[in-house]
Amino acid sequence: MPMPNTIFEEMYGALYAHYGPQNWWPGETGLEMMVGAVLTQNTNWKNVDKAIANLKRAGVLSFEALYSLSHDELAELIRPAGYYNVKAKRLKNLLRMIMEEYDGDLQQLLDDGPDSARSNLLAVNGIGEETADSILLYGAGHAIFVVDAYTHRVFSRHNLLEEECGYGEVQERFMDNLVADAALFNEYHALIVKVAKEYCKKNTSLCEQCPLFKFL
DNA sequence: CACCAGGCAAGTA
DNA sequence: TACTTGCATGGT
Repeated sequence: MPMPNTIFEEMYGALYAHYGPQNWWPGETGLEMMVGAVLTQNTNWKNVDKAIANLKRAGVLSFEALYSLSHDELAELIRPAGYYNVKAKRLKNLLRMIMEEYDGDLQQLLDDGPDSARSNLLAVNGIGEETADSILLYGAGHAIFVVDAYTHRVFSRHNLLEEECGYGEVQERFMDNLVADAALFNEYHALIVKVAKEYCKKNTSLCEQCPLFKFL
């Protein structure tokens, strides 16, 4: 079954050829991935890594331990990730939802249907569309495309999206133009982040070194 | 020094 | 509904 030959796929091919696989969230537990998804909200991954290392070192990177920690203890451990008070609350809210809706078993959330899991995630205060979809794609392996600020910036600069497109519209554009495949969506999102950090920052004008230059 | 980072919710008018 | 602001550490 050949893939439809869209510019979205061609751009993916160019990025993959240039950067290779990004291996986002490889071989981590579902819990570690989910915690990372919350901690990385508007935050550099390096800071998140420090926070996760703190949790591991303290031996609290398990559902039970995190659930039992006080707000202040949790906030202190995740401090390097920034917004530590809000993120401590958000993690607690997420754990509580899993306790109530999935019997405290994260695997049940990951095994749940994507629509049901997504609506339960979005009902949690502190979990928005990007965080929910990250968990669904990178944690549960559902073929759901994750949209972020970089995705919007790169593809609107390429005139493949209107500037005013919202999250759902951007996501729909990608999913309408790609074969639904979790492994593809996984790499594509990571590759967009990679290329944007290098060539599509807020004030960097376009340059020929960018692997996407030829698609302009 | 300014600016940014793998967002989200609450407040304001 | 459509902006704006708070949240906060750490790197460039």
